[in-house]
Amino acid sequence: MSDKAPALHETLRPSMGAAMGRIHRLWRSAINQAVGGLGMTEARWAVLLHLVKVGEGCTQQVLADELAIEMPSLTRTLNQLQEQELIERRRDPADGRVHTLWFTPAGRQRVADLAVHVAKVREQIYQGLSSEQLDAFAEVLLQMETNVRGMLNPGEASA
Amino acid sequence: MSDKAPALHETLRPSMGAAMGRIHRLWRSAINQAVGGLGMTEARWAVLLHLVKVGEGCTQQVLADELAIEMPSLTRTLNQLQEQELIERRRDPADGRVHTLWFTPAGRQRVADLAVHVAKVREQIYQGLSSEQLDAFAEVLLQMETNVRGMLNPGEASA
DNA sequence: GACTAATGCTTAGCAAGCTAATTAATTTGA
DNA sequence: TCAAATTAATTAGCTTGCTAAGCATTAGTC
Repeated sequence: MSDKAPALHETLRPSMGAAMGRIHRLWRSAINQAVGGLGMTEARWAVLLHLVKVGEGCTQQVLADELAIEMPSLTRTLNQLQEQELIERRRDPADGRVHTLWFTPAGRQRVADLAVHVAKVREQIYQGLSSEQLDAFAEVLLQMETNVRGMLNPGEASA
Repeated sequence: MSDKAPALHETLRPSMGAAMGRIHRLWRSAINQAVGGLGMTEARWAVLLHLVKVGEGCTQQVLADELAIEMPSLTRTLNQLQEQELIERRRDPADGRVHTLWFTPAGRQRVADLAVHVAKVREQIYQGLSSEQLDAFAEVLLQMETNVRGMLNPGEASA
């Protein structure tokens, strides 16, 4: 080994994609464990939290894009959330094709409860990591996402 | 906001877990596209490549742990790979419960083919990122994985 | 005004993760 | 030595990602 880092990136680099998948799976398990009592699964709380982010009244297409999942995946999860009376779909009077998405009062409350649990898990996952490290990490994530999206859609310059 | 970076990690930090999931999904799509002609899916090539990593003759339990998936998920994928005659299971004569895992000659060839495609995708995903960035990124990944595994198995100090 | 796209969403069915329960082999211990 | 506990692997069934195909509404073109 050299005197500096023993080529960590050489060791791990081949499998960073797999590592992200692994961490994502483990992270999901951790959150599912934390929010288990609330009738929630990752798909559901992810939708609720992202709906906060993009804002009520958005279309399903916009939300799906934000989540980077396909419409059919979202449709099913929305059905479940609607069944639980946490969200509702309203037809857009201006365009009969689109559904806009809204929280019910219960849904808004649920989001508040979730946020606490999710934040706790987040704190634990970030333990031992500095702001600079997380910042650099986020930057690499962004670059990777851009790269891989470019790979999949060679046509679109900057989607 | 401030004159330096507009708090990238503050913007992205809340959703890094989700970002990793997204990148993992996109990365998987890219590789699936690249190896599409080989009768492969992510689950299958991931198993093959990790079997190289841990070494032939290992048990299913060891491989599942390395992949961070559960045994039933692995069982199914191994069945498919065995059907394709890329791997074989051998009973351990010393312990009738365990199966050890081995490549067939065709399997070994397939791994070589795959490695080329996977490496190409990897190069593209790493575009525009320096060695230092990737190194730091890998370090954070390792720390996160340790943190989240610790969260799930509070008993085991250093699994 | 009507015919043809294009768009937003849904339905249907596959892939691969998970947990819970089962089977078979080994280990433990009375 | 034989019954109970443990372990490796499997089976069954759920969740949620995906693609392909379908339906309804809007937009474009003649």
